[in-house]
Amino acid sequence: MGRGRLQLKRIENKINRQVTFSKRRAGLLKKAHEISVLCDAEVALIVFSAKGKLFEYSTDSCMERILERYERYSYAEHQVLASETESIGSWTLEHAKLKARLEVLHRNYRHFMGEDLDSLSLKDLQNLEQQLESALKHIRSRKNQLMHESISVLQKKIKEKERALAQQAQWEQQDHALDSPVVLPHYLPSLDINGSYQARHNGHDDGENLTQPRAGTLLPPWMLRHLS
Amino acid sequence: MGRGRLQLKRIENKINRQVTFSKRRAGLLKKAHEISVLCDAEVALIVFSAKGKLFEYSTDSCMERILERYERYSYAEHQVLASETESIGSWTLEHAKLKARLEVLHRNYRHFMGEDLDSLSLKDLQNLEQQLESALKHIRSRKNQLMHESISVLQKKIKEKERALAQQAQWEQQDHALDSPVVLPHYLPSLDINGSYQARHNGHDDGENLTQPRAGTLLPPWMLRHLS
DNA sequence: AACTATTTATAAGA
DNA sequence: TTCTTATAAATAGTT
Repeated sequence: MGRGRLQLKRIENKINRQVTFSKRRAGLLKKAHEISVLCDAEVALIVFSAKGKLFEYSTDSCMERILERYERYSYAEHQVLASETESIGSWTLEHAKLKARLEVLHRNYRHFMGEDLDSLSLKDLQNLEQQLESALKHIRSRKNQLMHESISVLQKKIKEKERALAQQAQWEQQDHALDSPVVLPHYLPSLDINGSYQARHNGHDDGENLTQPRAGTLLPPWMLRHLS
Repeated sequence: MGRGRLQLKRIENKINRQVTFSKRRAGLLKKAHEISVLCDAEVALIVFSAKGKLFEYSTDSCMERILERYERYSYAEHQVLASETESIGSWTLEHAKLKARLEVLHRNYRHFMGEDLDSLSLKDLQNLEQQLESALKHIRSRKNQLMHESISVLQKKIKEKERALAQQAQWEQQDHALDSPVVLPHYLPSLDINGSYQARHNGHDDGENLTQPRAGTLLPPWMLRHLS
């Protein structure tokens, strides 16, 4: 964009490079935010300038959560962990036990992700299937509960506003001796708990804006990534 | 861009949202690459679609390195914690790392079991749900494959027996001049390849007793003890 | 930092 | 999905 065709190679002029970096960085962050909002996607963007300065964007400003999710998603690569720690070897029995447990849990994890299923027998697979079905039930139930709760909260807020408005209307009526009844909104506006008002036009809102920071881990997430 | 002005809010039409996501994702990745090359910057971009699919770009395809750099960069913020653990010494540190990782995996495990859901946000729950659904698909597919295989094996066995019996019958016929044909079973016996197959008679087994880990789950009991 | 000529990105439609 | 096209946006070069 701009005058002149784009050549995809390093801009040699230092000043131009710096200026272009600023402009494009802004554009990139903006677009990251846009796709995040428009398409309900979760985005993490990290940019280091040539000079080593950091710029970042993340959906809901929750970088660590997204990076964690990323790590979870590409877990296979961390398989190295097992063998790596094994070679360190000679610590204590306690240590060895820890590693063993970790390995088992990790294999488990892969199975729960539907990966690495070749090592399982039919019976194992059936157990796993039932396990997951049961888990799904609980998860959906909890999800429902959360959504109902947030709906209640919203309804309560609306009621309050209705009352306030009715009160106000009454006063105005008394003041101006008006006769027309006050029409109150009966739809459900998307008010989020934290107060930022964003109109939502139908009921398909899945309530993603209610995400809250989740419970912290013993060690901070940024450390966990170094554990492999 | 395009026809009509951009409204920065979630696109409600599912099809449009999906299409826009595809296009913008491509654009975003392209721009990430461009700034990386043009301006000699280091970029890491992670995008999860609403459905949980992962897309990523990273300069020189070296995501882990950039994420590590990111963590190092944010190191200052965590300096307190870092020095804390550092002072303990490397042995204990290593140990702590293992424990932390174990803890994370275990929490994950619990979530996959549909337990301990209170710490999860709505969005987390939805991610989890999708993950499990996807896993279930893989598991069922693998199960089907196994069952088909075992059916083939059984059918082959039956065919062999047929042949053997037919042969024998022929001999006996020659010996005793009998005329009645040999009747062979054509039903499918409940045999598993590994021997422990148990027939399931319907699909209504909802496995409600699977809420807790029970014998036959993938996690050995000794581990559960240590993890609670 | 602003401006503007151009190139790009992309929303909508096919 | 993929292509086409009208238009909005981004941005390179300039001031």
